[in-house]
Amino acid sequence: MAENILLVEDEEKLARMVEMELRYEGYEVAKAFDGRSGLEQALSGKYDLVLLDIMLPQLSGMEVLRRLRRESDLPVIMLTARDSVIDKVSGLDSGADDYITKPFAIEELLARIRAALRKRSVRSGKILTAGDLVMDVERHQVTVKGQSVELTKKEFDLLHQLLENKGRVLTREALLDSVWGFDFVGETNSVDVYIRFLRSKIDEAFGFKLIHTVRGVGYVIRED
Amino acid sequence: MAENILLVEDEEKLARMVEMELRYEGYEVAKAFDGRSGLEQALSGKYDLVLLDIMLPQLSGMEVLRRLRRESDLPVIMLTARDSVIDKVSGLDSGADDYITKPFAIEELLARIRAALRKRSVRSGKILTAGDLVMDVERHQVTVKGQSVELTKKEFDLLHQLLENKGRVLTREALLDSVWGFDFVGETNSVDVYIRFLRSKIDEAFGFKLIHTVRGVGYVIRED
DNA sequence: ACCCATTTTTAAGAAAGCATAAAGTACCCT
DNA sequence: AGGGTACTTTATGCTTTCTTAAAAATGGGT
Repeated sequence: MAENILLVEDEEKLARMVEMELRYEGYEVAKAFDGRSGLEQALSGKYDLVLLDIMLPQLSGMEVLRRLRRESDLPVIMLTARDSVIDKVSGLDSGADDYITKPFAIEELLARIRAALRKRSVRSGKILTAGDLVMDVERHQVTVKGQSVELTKKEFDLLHQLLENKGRVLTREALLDSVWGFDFVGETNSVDVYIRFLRSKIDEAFGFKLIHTVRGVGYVIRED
Repeated sequence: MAENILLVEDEEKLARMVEMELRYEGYEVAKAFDGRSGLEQALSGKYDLVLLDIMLPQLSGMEVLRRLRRESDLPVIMLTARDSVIDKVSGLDSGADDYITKPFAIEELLARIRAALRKRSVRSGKILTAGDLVMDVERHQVTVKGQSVELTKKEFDLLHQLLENKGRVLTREALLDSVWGFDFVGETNSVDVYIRFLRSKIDEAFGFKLIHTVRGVGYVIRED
């Protein structure tokens, strides 16, 4: 589930360069070369973040931002020319999440993208539940019947994944992908072992059964 | 409670003119005619905003800004000569809130002053607490059980960030972004070290535990 | 009921993450 | 210039977490 980035930039050479770097980092990238189509695509709901040049044909970046902000709070990072300082100020005022002046080091751009995406993911601080179990994602806290349960990072991530897919059976492979990362090599029974850890801290400790094994398929959380 | 504005400007004629206009608008105004005394007054804590000329005897405006920013987040609007674009850029980069080029219309200056003061009043005027700890953001002061705790700027900013997100776990990267800035390069454990400083000044000195480590994730302030 | 594939459990070594002290650097003040 | 303060980096030991592997248990098909 790579993040989708929309790049709105009319200088094709720069756009191609940035696109390449972003893809290399594992992002999905779409491009628009003018303000009008950029706005249109940004509103499509397909993207997680927009990189928006200020100087654009058809509709200026500022204008795109202003219109976008009427309907969406999609994260936007403005790309501004070196000496157009005024843009910086008014851009942030009209709702950009960040700005970066051209020419920029790609590393800095990447850092800002990460920060903007992180900010968004915090925004949607959600609570997941299953029976008596409550997970507060941003607080990184899990309670059962009001009582706090201490989980390590892997345990937490695994439980998180299962809760996000409550009722759906997840294969070991799918869990490895999402919790351990796709670049995991070789045979391992880590998932099984961590399921065991979770069961002993949750199911056994509180005397019910949330985590079910589906033989030959995988694991699932069911609240019954 | 009129806002106090410090005007640092060596052209006396201009200074007198601006002072008159500001007073007419209901602001309290103090003046300084060189960088050194300007910096000194700015640091006194009496002012809500500084108008800072770039060209100053003794200590340039840029230098004043730089030193001021080491200890304070007081809003600063730079006054720059017509075409000194370089100054504009590096001024904002080094932490000015806005700039205006001379000669300027007084109405524009007033608008920017209002904007800067508004921005500040949104960001602060706030008291943050966690257990027995109280942070007065504006006064840049922290007390525990009524007893004042001396913190350096970085320590303060880090604690501030943690308090603003009390209960939410913040990653090292997020803290680096918000406290140290994006342009931080390379590997560093500065966050860890500053957490240690805070712990020794707060948790250890007063015998409780506010700052918690969430292994594999980051740090969080929890008051329980 | 028995067997085999699958899953669970256990345990121990490896690795990662963290805390801390101390050295190093930059910068200002006098 | 020298001392002081704030900040950053480096190094080290320790603790927790993760991984692996192998033994024990379980379940379902025949």
